[in-house]
Amino acid sequence: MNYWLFKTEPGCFSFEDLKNRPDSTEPWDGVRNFQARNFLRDTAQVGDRVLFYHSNIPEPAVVGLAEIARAGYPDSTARNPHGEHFDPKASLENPIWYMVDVRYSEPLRKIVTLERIKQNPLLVDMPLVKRSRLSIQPVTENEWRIILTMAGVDGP
DNA sequence: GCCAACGTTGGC
DNA sequence: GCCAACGTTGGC
Repeated sequence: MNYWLFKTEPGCFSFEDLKNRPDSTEPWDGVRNFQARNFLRDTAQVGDRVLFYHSNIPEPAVVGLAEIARAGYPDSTARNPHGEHFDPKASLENPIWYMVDVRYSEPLRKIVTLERIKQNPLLVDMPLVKRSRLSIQPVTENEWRIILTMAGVDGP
């Protein structure tokens, strides 16, 4: 069981969008960073918990909870030459890029803004604070608990 | 819209 | 295998 933070631009795909999926799951595709890819391919497991984070907006924040519904599998968008995530080097034998499925879990009573995260001395080691560009980030159990407390959610 | 951070690419 | 150039991310 692992904890994660997944970043998305809400104008592209938001927590509400995930909630409104008919089965509440969505392939998390288009990740094109090797470190993030490795997390998706090698570590993410069904049942892992996910902090859903909205980036690139005036008030970036963790806005909800999700979970991994399917572990890493080849990202087929890499082989679609008409899509924006096309990678000519990807093939069936060597997919290069991977995705997972995420499932909507629950909203937060109160969103946890990046500003509040930065102000909390217990959270300064989060990649979000130090390496903000990584789009798939591991979260420790302790960080998970702290953020859920800040969000007004009971228990991990 | 600016720009710092930083990951990736490609020439050598 | 180094490193400069380049492209992208994302906070502000």
